[in-house]
Amino acid sequence: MAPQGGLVFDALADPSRREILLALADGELAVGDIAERVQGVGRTTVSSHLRVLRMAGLVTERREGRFRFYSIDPTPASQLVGFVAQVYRDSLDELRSDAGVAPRSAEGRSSATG
Amino acid sequence: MAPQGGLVFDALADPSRREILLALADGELAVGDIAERVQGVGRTTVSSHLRVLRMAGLVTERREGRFRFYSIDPTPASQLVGFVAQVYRDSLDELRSDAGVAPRSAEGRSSATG
DNA sequence: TCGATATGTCATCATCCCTCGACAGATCAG
DNA sequence: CTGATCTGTCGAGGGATGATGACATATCGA
Repeated sequence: MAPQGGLVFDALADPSRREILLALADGELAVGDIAERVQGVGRTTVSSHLRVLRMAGLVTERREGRFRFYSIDPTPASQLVGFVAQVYRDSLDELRSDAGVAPRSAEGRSSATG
Repeated sequence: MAPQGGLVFDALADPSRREILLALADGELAVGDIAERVQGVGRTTVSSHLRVLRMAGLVTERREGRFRFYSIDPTPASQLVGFVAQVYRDSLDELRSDAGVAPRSAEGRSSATG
């Protein structure tokens, strides 16, 4: 089993990590700022979560002095969208009305998890 | 509103459950047929996974005699798409080219984690 | 140089969960 | 009714994982 495949889904399984991703959606943040926004966990826990997100390719790191700024990496998004498209390809009409997206052409792309 | 936020992401974290969802994308299946397609786990494990998927609202159940046919429920898909849209709203161009979808309008509000 | 700041890593502990066998309930065939 | 089939649930066991404090590394300021 390809170890790379499930890393993204494993990373998204934790609510703190999803909270980190939503915080980074507003732009890059230093680790300290992230730890302040994520409630209920300490700084080292946030650091561990950032490691998981980095392993999954969901975030990228930029070093500047003592700080490390994290930001969203759009690369694995296609894996998520691809999986949703594969599972829900027969229900795209309802997806459109709920999420505000429309199919570009009649045929659908595949290749998501392997 | 969605009663539980993280159930969908937790359900997607397990590779066997993702395999089940992909099998159901072809149409409804009985539990026995699902257990035959999912490699590496026994029947009771598949039954447990189906319970998790049912709790998360990802699948629906239809009873017919001794059989129970499971099929994809498109309802929680909007939660997945909504989360992806929130996290990657600044990278939608790359998403379009990778997944074959296009935004319908400029704005799109949704709640992902609750 | 020395201290403060910012962050990662490690060991530990508690908890969660995946997996399985055994059993139970329901339904069909004879 | 009797047996076979289909599926869910329960309890146990083993491995994975999240949270934390102590420590290490690197950088900035005086």
